[in-house]
Amino acid sequence: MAQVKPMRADARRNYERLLAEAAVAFAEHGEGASLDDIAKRAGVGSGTLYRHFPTRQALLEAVYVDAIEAIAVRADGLAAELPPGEALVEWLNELAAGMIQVRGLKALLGSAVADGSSEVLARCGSSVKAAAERLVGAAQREGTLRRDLESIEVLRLAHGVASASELGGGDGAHIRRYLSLMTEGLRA
Amino acid sequence: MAQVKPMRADARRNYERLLAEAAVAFAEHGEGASLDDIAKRAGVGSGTLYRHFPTRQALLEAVYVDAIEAIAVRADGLAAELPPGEALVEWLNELAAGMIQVRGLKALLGSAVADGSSEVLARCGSSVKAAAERLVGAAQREGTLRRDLESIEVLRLAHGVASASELGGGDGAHIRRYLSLMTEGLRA
DNA sequence: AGATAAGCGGGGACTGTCTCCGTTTGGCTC
DNA sequence: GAGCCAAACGGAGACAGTCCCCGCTTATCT
Repeated sequence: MAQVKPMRADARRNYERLLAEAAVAFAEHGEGASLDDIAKRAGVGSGTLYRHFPTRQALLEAVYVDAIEAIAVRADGLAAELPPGEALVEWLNELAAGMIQVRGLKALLGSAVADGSSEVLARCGSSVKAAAERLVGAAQREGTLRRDLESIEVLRLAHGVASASELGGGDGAHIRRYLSLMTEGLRA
Repeated sequence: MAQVKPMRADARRNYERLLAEAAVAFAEHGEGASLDDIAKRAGVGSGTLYRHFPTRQALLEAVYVDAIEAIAVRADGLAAELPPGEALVEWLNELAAGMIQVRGLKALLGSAVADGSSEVLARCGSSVKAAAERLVGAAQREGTLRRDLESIEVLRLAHGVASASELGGGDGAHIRRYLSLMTEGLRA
């Protein structure tokens, strides 16, 4: 999984600077932030940016991979301290909240969960899917979740809940409400 | 509601041409279609386009106002031929399907239902809200819908269902599924 | 027909994307 | 260390889109 060939020192340095500046820029101006501007702020030419990250999507992915992995890991933490049904709901709540708070994450997670996506995204999308699978399976075994639900459906619905919540005020104030409306339909 | 001052004949002609070409262009290239290109196709200068429609949003609204009004009207048709609960579900289904099929409509309806929106949009957003209000009220009186639901919440959830459905295949194949998962939670 | 203001249109400034290619530099080998 | 060379850099510039400005045209009224 490591680089086949180790990066040259300057390349690595630029890569890291770009990533750092991109994180700032995306947080500040949303996912539409100017790429040339990110390059400038990182003190490199735009050619360098486009060599490391051929598309905006690629850069977005690189910036948020960590956040996505963290979400997947969080699932196990919740599974350990709560009964399965509650753990699932709580996880979905945090998932949706993350999608709203961190601009760009929603679109990214969307494409990670959708069909055709990039290699790196597919992989960390898999972590999320696997996490969802575990929580869903546990809740179903416990008997608090409909048996006919696929974990991918639950993820898509979480995305939907985030979309719905976004419509009423930018903050995620309504997430729990919409999620509870949702789950009362999900419960077996 | 008519123009305070009747438009000059040429202005009206250009306005209509722009609207027609815009509808084609948005259907063809999505809501990001080039505005200058729309102007060119309509045989007018870009200045003319920007005078009639100061922003992309304004043009989008003008193009889809009719479609939105049609959705609102459809609610009464369904209410007349189906029991309240079914009418609501069917309407939400058509609403979500429309949002997915007609590119741009989802974002537009989203902002219509969200907080601050333009005057024209607010008005036809009101038609939709009023329609939702009637269907929701009827279903609640019938006893097939939770009493604590606000109609605006139902609309937002429909938006969420559309978002969720979009994630699995571009067509609206999954709408009914997600809607049924949703409604089984909504039913009293 | 002539007056007049509403409306037209497209040139051009500006912003952002992305590529190309001459120049620089890190990391070898001797 | 000196020298080599491929990897990596950088920024100029082509291109595409947005949007404004202002001199010109034309519908409408009298």
